[in-house]
Amino acid sequence: MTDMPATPRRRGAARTEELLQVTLDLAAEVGYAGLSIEAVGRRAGVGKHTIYRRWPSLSALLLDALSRVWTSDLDYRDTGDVRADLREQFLRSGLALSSPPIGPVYRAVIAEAQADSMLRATLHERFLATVEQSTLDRITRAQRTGELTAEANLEFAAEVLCGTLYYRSLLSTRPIDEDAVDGLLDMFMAAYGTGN
Amino acid sequence: MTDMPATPRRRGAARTEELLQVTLDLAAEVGYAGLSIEAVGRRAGVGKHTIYRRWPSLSALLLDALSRVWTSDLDYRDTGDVRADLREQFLRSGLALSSPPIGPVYRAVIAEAQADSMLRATLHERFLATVEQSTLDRITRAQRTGELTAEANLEFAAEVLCGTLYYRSLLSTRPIDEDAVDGLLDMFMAAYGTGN
DNA sequence: ACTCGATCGGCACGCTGCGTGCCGATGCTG
DNA sequence: CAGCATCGGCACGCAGCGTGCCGATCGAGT
Repeated sequence: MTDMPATPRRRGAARTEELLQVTLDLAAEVGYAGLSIEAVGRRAGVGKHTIYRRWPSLSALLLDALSRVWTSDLDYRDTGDVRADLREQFLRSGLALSSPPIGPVYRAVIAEAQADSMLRATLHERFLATVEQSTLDRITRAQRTGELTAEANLEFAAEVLCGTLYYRSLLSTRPIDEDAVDGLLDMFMAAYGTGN
Repeated sequence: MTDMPATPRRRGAARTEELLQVTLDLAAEVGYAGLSIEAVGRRAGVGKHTIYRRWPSLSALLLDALSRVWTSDLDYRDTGDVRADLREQFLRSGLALSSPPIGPVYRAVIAEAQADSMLRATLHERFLATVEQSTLDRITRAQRTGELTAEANLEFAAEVLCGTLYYRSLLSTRPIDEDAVDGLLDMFMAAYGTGN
């Protein structure tokens, strides 16, 4: 009579990994509303301590879960055509932001962040600023190659580009479709493009 | 022995008014974290039914409270200089968005909206789209007077302008200061200004 | 191989807020 | 001044939070 559990219990670092995955699965299935420490624990068959030992709060867990799936695809291609590269990346990011599991987890973090300015700073630092920086890098290269005017203040431009996408996907009810991206890029290129 | 209450009880419409004010006061004092139906009821010396009879949820109450203080100052001036008019309005809105009671209430609504797509639609319709429309009206006039190029797609432009402000004040940790507004307007005018 | 300590799952607690139901009082309307 | 909608107060069951304690389980060091 083997009442060995199918999988042996408790593993330290491996548990951490598993909990992050369970969080993402939960987010994909039930969305933000169903995300709670209790729900993650229940789903993973885990005591709440096992979660609290690793993360001080639900927000911290969500941030780590987000890192797991958001780190890739951050970098822009560089085909030499800055407009095309931005377009491709914006459409890709827009899709990711509106699909599970990234969409629900992002929404959850943003909701929590509204009540917690520390979390807001962390969110900005670990995600938003990183995305802006990656955009800034790409358009700075374009400025060097003469695709963009030398006078352009690219730091603000990167913020405007990314901010508009976040605004549309998280606060507005409109999708990030080709029209939206093209409209945004029309304005950006009209402002700072050299026509090369 | 007059145990008359200082103020006579219960008044129907006047209670509604009072509850909205209490909500704003609470938001200004304790921020989003302290906003709950119970807290508003406690503060107003009111049973929860009195609130639930008027609003189906905390979000609905918050939206109405927001209307009370956000309706004014929505319209742009029209001095004939579109850049100056936008600049003034953006700085005013930016200040309002980051101060009590509007800031905390706005944050609270946005947090709730992340878990409720219906609320997100209502938020967008009653506030975000209204602000965008008002911006669109102003820049459309500027296009007619020749301050902006005829080819500009102003609908997207209005979204980019407003979206950037919301992004900065609600998701970023940066303030909406003169530099930010000037950077945004630099890009907008570089794209669509005629130099008139 | 065996011991010992860290980690584990499970259960319980008190606290807060939600949304609803019921009560007796209060005050406006007719 | 009578009748009734509205009111404040209290209670309920439910859920999640963050913490404390228990005995089981695993794995590191000998």
